[in-house]
Amino acid sequence: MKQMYPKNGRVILHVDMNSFYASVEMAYDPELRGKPLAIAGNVEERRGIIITCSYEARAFGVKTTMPLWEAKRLCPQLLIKKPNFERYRKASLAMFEVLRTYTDLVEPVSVDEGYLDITDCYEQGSPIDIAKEIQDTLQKELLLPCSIGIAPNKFLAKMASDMKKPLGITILRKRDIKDKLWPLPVYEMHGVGKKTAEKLATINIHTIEDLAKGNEIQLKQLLGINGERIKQRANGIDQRPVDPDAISDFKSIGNSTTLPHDSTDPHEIMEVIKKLSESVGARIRRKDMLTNNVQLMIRYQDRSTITRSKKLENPINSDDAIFAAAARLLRLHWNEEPVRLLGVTAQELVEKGEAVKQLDLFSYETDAKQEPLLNVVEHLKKKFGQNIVSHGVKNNKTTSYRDNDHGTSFEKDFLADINKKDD
DNA sequence: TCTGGGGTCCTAGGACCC
DNA sequence: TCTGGGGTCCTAGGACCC
Repeated sequence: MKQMYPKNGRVILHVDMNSFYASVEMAYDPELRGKPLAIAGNVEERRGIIITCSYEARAFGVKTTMPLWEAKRLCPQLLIKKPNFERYRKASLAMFEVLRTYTDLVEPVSVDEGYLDITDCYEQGSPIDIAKEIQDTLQKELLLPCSIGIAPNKFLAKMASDMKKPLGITILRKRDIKDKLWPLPVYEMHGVGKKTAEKLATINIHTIEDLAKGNEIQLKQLLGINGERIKQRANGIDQRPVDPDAISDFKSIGNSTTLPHDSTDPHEIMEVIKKLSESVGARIRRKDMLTNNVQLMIRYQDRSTITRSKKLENPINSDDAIFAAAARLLRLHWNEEPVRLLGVTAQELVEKGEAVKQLDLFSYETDAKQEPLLNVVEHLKKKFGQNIVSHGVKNNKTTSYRDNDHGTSFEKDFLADINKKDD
């Protein structure tokens, strides 16, 4: 049954940490406090950019994604630190612990922001009291400043937390939409980026109010399903629940890196892909997962980027198998132009337990202990002949196998097939 | 001296099946 | 011999967010 909400609706908070990485560094090192500080990647190399910066740095015009050299030009006394992700992860955990003391309905969105559904927390105080207390606690106990939005849904809460930074608390009720939300340019809306704003401009939509009153059919034609969605949002409608588990079901895990210099050296490129494969492998193994699809990303000198992926016959998680898949994609698709960036991503992740459940269906007659699936091809060869070269698993019971005579795959009901041949 | 690295969701076309 | 319409899977790319 659908959850019922009180007549006056839900109360959602969006907690957004202010310049999170920089604030964490300041919390660790008092020397940094009150100074223009930037966190930047690739500090010693040519491609360093600003990842985050303190408000003191922002006063000089320093901004996220700005090249380091430009930031230094704007603010010569800028302090620069390399990111310490382990430190940020710990601070993030501590922050979410604080949030969970109010309710279990906490949905982390990223390391530094999350939603809370405090509809049922009225005994702990008014929404604004709770927001103030959260803000004070994070500031006093962790030395981390945040902004909080209070609203009847996630979209409005997110927009609200953006309205006062740093250390703001903003309430955005339905009745405030007209005055507080509608005057904003449409590109300030969460979910509307540069491209969408450009498209909207072609039908004379410039503010959130224009969008809220826009022609539905026209919007759908221009932007597909997203057109309908952003119009709803502009009108303050958003039914998405706060889902504490949303972040735990990963869809993909990947690593990428910009090379120190553009390269055409196959050995050098393969070495990088090997390193990336190893780090991706380690990450999925740590989560007890396997991948069914490996993607290789290549960015060339001119920043044009291609992605090439391959669905695998069997789920894998070893460094070697991931590397083999990524290396194959490179061999097939690299055009030998100088490479600027390489990325390896594991897609279609499954939990090991789930994968094993699928494998069990097929391992009944094999003697495999560790990776029963690898023996299924052998098993098939015995049953159907030596031409079988590979197979796949689907829906727990259907599989395809590929045979050398035809070079194509035939989908069969695998178990039915086995049983037939067994007769 | 331009522009990192981690993700999610959506779209669209072709292959293939019924 | 010419042929529809519905559906799924796979692949590639685009838009967006932090």
